[in-house]
Amino acid sequence: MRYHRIPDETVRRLPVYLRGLMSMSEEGGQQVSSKGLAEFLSTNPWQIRKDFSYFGEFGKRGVGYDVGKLIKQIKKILKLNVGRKAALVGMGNLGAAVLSYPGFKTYGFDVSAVFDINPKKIGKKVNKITIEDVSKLGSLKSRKIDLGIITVPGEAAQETADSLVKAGVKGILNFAPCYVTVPKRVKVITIDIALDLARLPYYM
Amino acid sequence: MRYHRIPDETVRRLPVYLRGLMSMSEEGGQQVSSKGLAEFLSTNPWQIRKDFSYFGEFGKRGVGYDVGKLIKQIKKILKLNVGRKAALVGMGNLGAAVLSYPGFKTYGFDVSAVFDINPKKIGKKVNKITIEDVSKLGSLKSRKIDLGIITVPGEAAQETADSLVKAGVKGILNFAPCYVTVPKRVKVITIDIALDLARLPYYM
DNA sequence: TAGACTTTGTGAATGTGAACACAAGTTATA
DNA sequence: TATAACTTGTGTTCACATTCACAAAGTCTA
Repeated sequence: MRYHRIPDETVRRLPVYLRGLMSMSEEGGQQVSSKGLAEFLSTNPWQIRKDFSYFGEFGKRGVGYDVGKLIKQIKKILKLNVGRKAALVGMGNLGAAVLSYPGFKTYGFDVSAVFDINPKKIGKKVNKITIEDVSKLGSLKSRKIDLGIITVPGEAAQETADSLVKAGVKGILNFAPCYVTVPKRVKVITIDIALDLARLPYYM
Repeated sequence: MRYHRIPDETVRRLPVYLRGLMSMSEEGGQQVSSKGLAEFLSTNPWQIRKDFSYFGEFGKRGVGYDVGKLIKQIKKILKLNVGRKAALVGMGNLGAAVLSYPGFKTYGFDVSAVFDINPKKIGKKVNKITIEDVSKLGSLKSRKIDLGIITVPGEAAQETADSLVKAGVKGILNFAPCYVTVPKRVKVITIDIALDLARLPYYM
């Protein structure tokens, strides 16, 4: 590996490649060329080769890439090869939808705790997980949960983020439509439908 | 306006500015400088000024921008100033969450029809809207609905997209975790949590 | 083995967007 | 009115990302 810095754009594309490769693998594909993968993902071969080249030499000239090996490599790069526990905060409509999302398991995440502030919900079970009082967030550290998922209303998002940070999480997936500020050591990814939505008419 | 091409990145940022400005407006702000807005959104002033400059001169030197006027301008650029009707297909957990999302109204979208394939759900009401059979999608054109929202499982996404295109929609918001291919005249925006999710551990 | 054919990996060229610096316009103050 | 203090709009510079083109390496066939 002779490169020092990995372009952000490359990191952003790796999950796309990973998804495509996993889909190919399910369909029985074992070998793939950059051209084949590019067609599958409607992108271009040189982009794929360049991206992979930042991490080492994964392919075999004249042959292509081994699908299974490539999946493993990308998972390793993205640090998806170790399981992680996640806690979801806010068990409303959105929380329910996120909880039933199969993608978490796919990437090695295990949503193993659910919190809410509403006393009527606390104690009930969803997907075999008992809803806990949001005031008990402090217990996360001892339970080795290092990822937080925020599905509370926008007004409560910052407060929730603060509690999660205090409880020692290293990453936050924020579904509330607002910015949250956290210490630099914590990575936040905000998923805001509105931002994509608002762009749609421009292109329509 | 002396520019010919608007950078994609600028278009992507406009909704961010819009959200920030609307939030400021709610809090009573009437005037804002590029510096003020930049701090509020944790970005930088020159980026904001450059972005705005692609569309004309919105500000007043020495003073700043009029918040209300700017909101109107951005809405106009993004074509959010006209109401649009949308149809949601797939009334599961995800569909329910999306339907209860307040952002649609904020941007002038009115989800006025809901479809599902499950006979048990058809005829029932959600948010005062009667769930219709997915085979009735053809009626969209006569009902002046030109936006489709896909919240069906991945396997059914392409099929649903095809039906929506046939029914004459001009834009599709796709929440299914897969690519859908449509004619060039139709704009699809896919929102895939997994892609963001998979990137999180890399930065954690 | 020789030669045609594939496919990777990567330096170089090209393109695009971000950052900067400053002229030009506006306001405030004395 | 003169001057200092701000703030916008934009030409220029710089950094980063994409695309291209091709050498190097592997495969296949006769």
